[in-house]
Amino acid sequence: MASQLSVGAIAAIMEGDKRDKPVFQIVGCKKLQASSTSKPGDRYRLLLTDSIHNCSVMLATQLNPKVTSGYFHAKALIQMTNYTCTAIAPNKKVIVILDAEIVADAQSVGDKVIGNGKLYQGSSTSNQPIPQGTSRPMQGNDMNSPSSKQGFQSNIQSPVASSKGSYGGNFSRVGAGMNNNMGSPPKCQPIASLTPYQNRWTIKVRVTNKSDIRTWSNSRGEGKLFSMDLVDQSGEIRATAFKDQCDKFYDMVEKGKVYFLSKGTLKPANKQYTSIKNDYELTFNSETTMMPCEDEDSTIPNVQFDFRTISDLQDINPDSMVDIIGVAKSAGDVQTVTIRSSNREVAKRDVSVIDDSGKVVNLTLWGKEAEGFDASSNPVVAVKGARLSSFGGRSLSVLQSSIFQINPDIPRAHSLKGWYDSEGHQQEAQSISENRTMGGGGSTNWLTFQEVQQQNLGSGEKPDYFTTKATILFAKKENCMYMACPSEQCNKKVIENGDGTFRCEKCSKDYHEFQYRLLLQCNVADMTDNQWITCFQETAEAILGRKADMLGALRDQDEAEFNQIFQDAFFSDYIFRMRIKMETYNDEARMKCTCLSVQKLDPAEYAKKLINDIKTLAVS
DNA sequence: CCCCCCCC
Repeated sequence: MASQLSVGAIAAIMEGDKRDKPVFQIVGCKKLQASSTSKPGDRYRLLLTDSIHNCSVMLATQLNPKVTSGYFHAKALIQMTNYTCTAIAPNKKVIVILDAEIVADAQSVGDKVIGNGKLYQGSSTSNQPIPQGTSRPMQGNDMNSPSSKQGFQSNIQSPVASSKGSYGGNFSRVGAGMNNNMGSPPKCQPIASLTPYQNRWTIKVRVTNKSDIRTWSNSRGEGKLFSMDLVDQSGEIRATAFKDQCDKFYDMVEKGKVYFLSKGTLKPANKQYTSIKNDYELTFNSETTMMPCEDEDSTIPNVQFDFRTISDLQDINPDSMVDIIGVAKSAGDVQTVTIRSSNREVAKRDVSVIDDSGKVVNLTLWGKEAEGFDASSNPVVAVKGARLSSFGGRSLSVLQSSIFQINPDIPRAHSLKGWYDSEGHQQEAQSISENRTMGGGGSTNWLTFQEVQQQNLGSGEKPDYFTTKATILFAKKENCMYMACPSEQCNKKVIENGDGTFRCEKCSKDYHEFQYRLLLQCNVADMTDNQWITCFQETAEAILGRKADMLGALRDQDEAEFNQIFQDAFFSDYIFRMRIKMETYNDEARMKCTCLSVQKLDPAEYAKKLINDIKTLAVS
C-alpha cells in the first residue's frame, strides 16, 4: 500500500513541479482558528507526508464535510485530484486542496505513519533567511496541538520546526501584476490563503453578489458603502468598499463577472451578519485595484452554498445565517406591512418550503422578491445567507444580503425537484414553523404576566411578543375614542377648526368629517398578575362588541346604554396576542403593552391546548 | 467606517 505514496512529491510540488493526482498519507488534521462560535467559519489543514517530507496543506472549505464526517482520517492515503500551489509571500508557498479522495484507509496501511518525514521547509538549495513580514512557517506541531478538535492522533514525533530553516526556493513575485505596466497577467493566490499579515496579493474572483449603495449616519460618522461576495476555487470572502472606493468601484463591479483584485485590508469577519465562509472580510483601501478578467474563466466557480436541511434548522441557534434549499410547496398572498420604526411600507410573502428531510419551514420574502414570487409550479428555491429566527419555532427570512435563487441549475436542486415530483408532494410533512391555529396569530410563546415580568420581556432593544389567556377586569370609558382623520390608513387625530371642518396635520388637509377610532385602556388579569394594556380599533371593537362609529354615536346620545356596553365587556376571557416594549414619555419610562389581536376564549379549544401541555410536561 | 433587513 505504501508503494502508492508519491514519494518526494511534496518537495517537487513546492518547487514548482506540477504533479498530477499525487497520493500522500494523512498524518493529522487541525481546525484553524477558534475565532467564532458560529459553525460555518471552520477551516481545516491537513498534515500530509510523502515519507520524505511532511507538509501542512489547506483544505478548500467545500471539503469540510469530508473532515467532519471522518472520511479524511489519520493514516489514510489521500489522492489530491485537484489542488493549487501558490506563493503567498516571497519565501512561502501553500498548497490548497480543492478536491481529494481517500484511496486507502488507515487499516490497510497498518494504521501507521509511513516513513519518517521531515517537515518541508523549503528547497535545500536555497538558504535564504526568513524575510521580514512573512508569516511564520506552518509547524508540524500544529497538527498535534491540543486544540485540534478532530481527535486525530499522530504517533510520530513532529519535527520541531526551527525558525532558522529556509523556506521556499522557487517563487514568483505575487501581487505586482496589478501595478506594473508590463501587461503581464497577474500571479494570483487563492482567497483561502489571504490573511491580514500580508498586503501584496492578487486574487482572481467571481463576484457572486453585489449590494446597492447604502448610506449611513451614526455617532461615529456617516458615509456610504457597497459590499460584494467574491469566490474562487479555494473559498469565498466578503468585500466592502466605503466612500471614495464605493464611488470608484461601484459601476465597474458586475454580478457574475470575474476580476483580478489586488490589495486591500483584511479584518476579522463578523459572522453574525454573514454566511460567507471566511474568517476574514476584505475592505477596499486606496491601494486596491480591480480589473475585469477579459476571458470568462469558467474554472472560477459561482455561488457556493453550504445547505442545511430543514430538519437541521431545529438544532441551529436562532439568529444565525444559513443556506437552505427546498421546494416551494405553497405561498401566501403578498401582504403589505408597515415598518414600525420608519413607517415605511413593504411587501411581504410567506413561502412554505419543503425538502427531503420531510420538514417544512416558513421562508419570508420581502419587497420585489415577494411581489414577483409564484409558487404555482412548485419551483426549487435556494437561499445563501437567510436569517434563521425563532418565530413560531423556527422560520427563515431572506435579507438584502442574501442570494435568492429560483430553480438554480445545481445538482441538489434537480434531485430535490425529482424527489418532490415523485414522492415529496404527497408526503405528510411536518412544519418546524408553528401553525397559526390556537390564538389566531403566531401563537408561540404562551406566558403568564408573571413570567413576562420574570423574563424582563419588553426591556430589550426590540419589542417582545407573547400570547396569554386573560380576563378583562376593567376598561376606561374616558378617552376611549378620538376623532381621527377620515382618510384611509391615516388614523391620525384631527383638530376641530371651529367652522365644522377638521384639520389633519399628517395629511396637511382639512376635512368635512372625521371618524371615531378607539384607543381603549384595559386592565386584564390572569392567575398570576394583572396588566394595563392598550387596544386599538379592531381589538377594542372585539372587546366591546360594537363598532367605533356606533360607540361614538351612542356616547353622545345614550350614556346609560354606552356605560352598559362597558359593564358587559368586563369579566370575559380572551386569548391575547401582545407586544410589549419599554417606552419613554417625558423622561418617564414605562412598559407599554399593546394588544395585537384578541380572540374570545373557546373553552374546548383551550382545554385541548392544556391537555397537550400536560402531555408535553409528562414526557420531559 | 456597515451590520438596517422590517411584519407577527
